[in-house]
Amino acid sequence: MTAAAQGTPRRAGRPPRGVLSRERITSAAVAQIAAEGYEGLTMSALARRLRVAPSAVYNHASSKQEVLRWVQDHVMTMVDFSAFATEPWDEAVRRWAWSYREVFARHAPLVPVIAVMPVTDAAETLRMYEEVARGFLAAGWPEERVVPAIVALESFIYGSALDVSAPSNIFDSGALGPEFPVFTSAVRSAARATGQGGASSDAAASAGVEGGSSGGGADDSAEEGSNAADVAFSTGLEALITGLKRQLST
Amino acid sequence: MTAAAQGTPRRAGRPPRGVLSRERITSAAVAQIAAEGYEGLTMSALARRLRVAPSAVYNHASSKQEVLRWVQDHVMTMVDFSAFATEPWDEAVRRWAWSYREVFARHAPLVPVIAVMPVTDAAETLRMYEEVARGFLAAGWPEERVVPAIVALESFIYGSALDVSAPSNIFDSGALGPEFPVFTSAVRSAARATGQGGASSDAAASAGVEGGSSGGGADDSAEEGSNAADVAFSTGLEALITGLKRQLST
DNA sequence: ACCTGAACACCGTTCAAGT
DNA sequence: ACCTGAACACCGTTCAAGT
Repeated sequence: MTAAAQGTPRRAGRPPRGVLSRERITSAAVAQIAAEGYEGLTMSALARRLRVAPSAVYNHASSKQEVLRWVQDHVMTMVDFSAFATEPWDEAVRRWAWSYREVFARHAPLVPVIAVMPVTDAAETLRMYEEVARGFLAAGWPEERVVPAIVALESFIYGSALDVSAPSNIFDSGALGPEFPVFTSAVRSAARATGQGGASSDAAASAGVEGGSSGGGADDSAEEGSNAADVAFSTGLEALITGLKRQLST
Repeated sequence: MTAAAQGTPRRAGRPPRGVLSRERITSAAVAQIAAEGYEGLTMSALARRLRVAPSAVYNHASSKQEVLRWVQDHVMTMVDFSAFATEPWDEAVRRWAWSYREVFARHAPLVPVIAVMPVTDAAETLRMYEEVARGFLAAGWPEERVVPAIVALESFIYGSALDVSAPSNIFDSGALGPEFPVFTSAVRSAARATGQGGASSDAAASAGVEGGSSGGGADDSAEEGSNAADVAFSTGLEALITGLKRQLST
């Protein structure tokens, strides 16, 4: 109902010029997700946005799963891997990983899709891998260890992207708390350190974390302090960078 | 249709003894998943297995999502965390992580469920966290850093569990290969090192990995050699263990 | 080749009626 | 309180008919 009021609906039969394509379907899907989220991405809603009958989409995509694969490859273009061309290996990995997690935290439903998606025909995804692999080799990585290291980092990133959407009270043990005193106390202690729900709410700066999203290349909007997911991500990412670097030298 | 042929179907109205409960629903769901996988777990199939109308389940669970949360907590009992009571920290983490990944690789559809699931009322999950947290503290971890470290490890484990179900040709760049020569060559090199699709298929032992699933406490059935997912998991896990240990001493 | 429109075979969930 | 049976409001997908 925006511009270009739809006029008369199209009759059946082959249109003079094809109205659908992988590109148009993908961008309509991305727009639909931006507007109504992943639960709003139905084949009907997608077709409506394309001003087409739902069945028309199936002339181009074999299934909704395929549409999701196209979306996934498109979303990959939003991951910033430019640091591999300019920064030393550890800083490049750091910026890439923060950006990668940021993007897929906003597209968490794609994470299970990625895991099963072959990279064939995913040009944007391959473009990223090519540059990342180049960065690893330039840093002195033996060729046969590059892919396992990238996959390990990605696994951590995907798991962390899911973790971002966790509710902040995820570790609230509720009535069972007294049965598990050690863990309950550790949760409280961590929350205090990140400035969540402690006695004073201004203790954020004292968290024992080295950087938070400081290195991130993402244009993140104002977040007052580091949250639990950021602290965990930083902890794991710095450990991975340290540990991988040490594997290199042995 | 096994034992206890169903006899006459139950009439409407409150039965003399309640036929459903969280426990019975959970174990029926687990049985249904074992029999027909997660795509076979529908509310209808679950009700059929319980010899009950689908709507009856809603007297006990508020949604299918809640049933999945119950399943998730039950599945947690299959994760072996016993090493924290007997082994040094790094070996305990290693065994726990391999077991954890093994279990959730077979329950990959639960991974996105976990991420959003509050631990409240998840007694088995809390039981595990209690013991793991105890192990970290005993190894000298400052209390406020225990939870972030556990979450970081779990994120890696969940991402890796998803990776296990990836098809082995996931990195086959197909027709686009020549456009991305560095990555394509790295993929081939890694495959050769793990004995997949290389010139000779018996080079598995030469992979530069320290242990594979050797430390795993899981009763894994015979797998001839290490596969790509195992190599990546080992790479990341050993890096995390090394890196976390180093964070401790600084 | 590629669209429309109608239909199919499911889903999860709700709710009145029954005991 | 807790079951049955019927209905509801969706899904993704298929397919004949049209040009």
